[in-house]
Amino acid sequence: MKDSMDNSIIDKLQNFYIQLISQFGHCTGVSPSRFRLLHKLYHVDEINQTTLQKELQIDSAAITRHLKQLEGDGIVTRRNNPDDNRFTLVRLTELGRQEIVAYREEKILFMAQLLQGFSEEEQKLFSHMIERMRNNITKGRNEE
Amino acid sequence: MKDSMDNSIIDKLQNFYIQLISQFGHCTGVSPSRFRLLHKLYHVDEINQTTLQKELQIDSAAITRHLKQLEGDGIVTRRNNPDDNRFTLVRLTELGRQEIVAYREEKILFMAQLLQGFSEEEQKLFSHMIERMRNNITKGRNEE
DNA sequence: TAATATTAATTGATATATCAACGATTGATG
DNA sequence: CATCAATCGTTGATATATCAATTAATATTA
Repeated sequence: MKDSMDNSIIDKLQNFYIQLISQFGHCTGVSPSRFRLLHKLYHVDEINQTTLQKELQIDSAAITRHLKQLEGDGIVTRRNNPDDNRFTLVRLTELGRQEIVAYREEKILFMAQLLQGFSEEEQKLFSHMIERMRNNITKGRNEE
Repeated sequence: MKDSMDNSIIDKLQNFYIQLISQFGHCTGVSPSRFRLLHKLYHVDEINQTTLQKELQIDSAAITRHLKQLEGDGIVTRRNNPDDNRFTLVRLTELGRQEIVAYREEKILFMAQLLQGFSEEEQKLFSHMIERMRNNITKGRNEE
């Protein structure tokens, strides 16, 4: 039982990611899930919850609860799709967009720190590697 | 407000990691935290909880609860350090080691899939990049 | 030695995530 | 048209994570 695969890439990734999330979360004061949710909303005009769920891989119950809370805080609005009342369409309010701009500034600072010493090519290479791995493990499933 | 940094490395990393954890978790049937905990225990003979907490960056309350449960399942044993009764020394049982061997086999399979098409050099490069990023964000803090 | 401070582990309160079950709406089929 | 199936969102039960407060043991210091 030799340690040929210990401190493997998965282990390193996990340790790294935990660190990253912990630091980044403290920067922005927002949990990773919520950050991803807001980030997604920032990039679409209006979107229904199931699409959010699928793209973010967050449980639909969690989606509902996040959005309820965000709606209460005035960050998003929700309305039914008039063409199909099953769908709930979500969009950021102006306030919501403003908040996110602040987060994004934090994020830029954080990324600058994270990527210190990385050339453009290295960054591209890294992104590409992540992409390849993601393809490897999502292979054989329907793409989003 | 241009999208110069959208779909940034952080976003990609998050999306990728969520995927990875989801798939990997389904493979082994163990949560990421618990997996990391067991993995650590596998590599040390005996360790106290605070050290675990610091190295894994898991809350000490979570450590306690995990270990209680694992103890109940016969995966670990706990005893007080005779030299200092504040410390609780944890170690895997034989059963625990056997279980982990099974997880490790799942992990090997999963990693093979994850790293399909990656040469040795690419894997090393990727690890190194992660390491560099980790250093970038842990800079100025006491190392573990 | 007695009083105080520090450290490890635990517990309680709370927040957030997941799974399963449910209700409401729409689509499909006889 | 009526029934059945499928889809979206919500809720409840439960598991797990975090923070703050607590307890027990040890170290420090007057």
